[in-house]
Amino acid sequence: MPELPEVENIAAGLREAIRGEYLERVEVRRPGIIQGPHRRRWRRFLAQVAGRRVARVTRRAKRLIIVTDNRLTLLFQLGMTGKFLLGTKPVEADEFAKHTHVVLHVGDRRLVRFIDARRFGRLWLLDGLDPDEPDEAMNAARMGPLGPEALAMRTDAFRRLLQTERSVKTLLLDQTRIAGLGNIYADEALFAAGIHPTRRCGAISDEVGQDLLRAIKSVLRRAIRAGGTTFSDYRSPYGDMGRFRRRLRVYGRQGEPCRRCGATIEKIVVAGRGTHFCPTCQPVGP
DNA sequence: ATTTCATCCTGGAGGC
DNA sequence: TGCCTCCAGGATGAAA
Repeated sequence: MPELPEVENIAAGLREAIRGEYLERVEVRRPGIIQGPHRRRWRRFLAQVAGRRVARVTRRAKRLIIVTDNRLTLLFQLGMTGKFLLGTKPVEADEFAKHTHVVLHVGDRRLVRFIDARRFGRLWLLDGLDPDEPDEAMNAARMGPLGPEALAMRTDAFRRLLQTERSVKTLLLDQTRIAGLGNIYADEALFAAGIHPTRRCGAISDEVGQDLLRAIKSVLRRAIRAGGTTFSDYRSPYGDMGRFRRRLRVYGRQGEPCRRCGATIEKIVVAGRGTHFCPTCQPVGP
């Protein structure tokens, strides 16, 4: 599932590949994924995009943002299985054809394909987006409000976030409070900080809370450096798998021994999500 | 206001 | 082998 490190990696790959290039045409094969104020006028919007250069490729939370030189924006939410693939072959030539919902036709006959088997992904068409302050345009388009970027979260702000009785895992997945974590990195960060996922936020001491914030940033940075985590679907725009999977300590390891203490990793449901933890390294109590 | 829960969607896994 | 059921989960909007 594309979380912050995967989208960061996608943004870096696409930036390298298409920044400064002409977007000759944006082909939408499944208009149903289009959202935003231009939803009903998407053809007209994309006609304004055609022939412009890609000025910027960036990321906010788990959203990928492509801005043209006339300040029109394609904003992708990747959902569960959304990915981008660079190539030159015709779309129909491979097994992803039926799940290719958008194709960016770049100069030199190159293609950037947005592929999403499970179809939770969405494309927002926005105008007036300032790449340095993207939230304003997102709010204007009535997208859900986002909390601060996890990697930019300040210690005092995080301390205030923990003033609630929700379970800590629920908080970490709440994009309106802290943006970028998904199921994999929430579980990994809680393991690294030694906190049980059902722990009430308010029961976490300041000191342990700061450990948690450090763990969040550390696991995200290490995952970015490893090119993200490929559990099943994720690939970089060049088709590469993420290398962080073999570094996972708890996610997907239920029934296997903890790499720190040897206890058996357990899996429960928290906030409606599969949740993995070590019962010894992450005790329930204070 | 805050928090939980069903919903969307399809490929893959597991049961019989 | 084949058919059926269930599960994964990010974000959203309704419900509690």
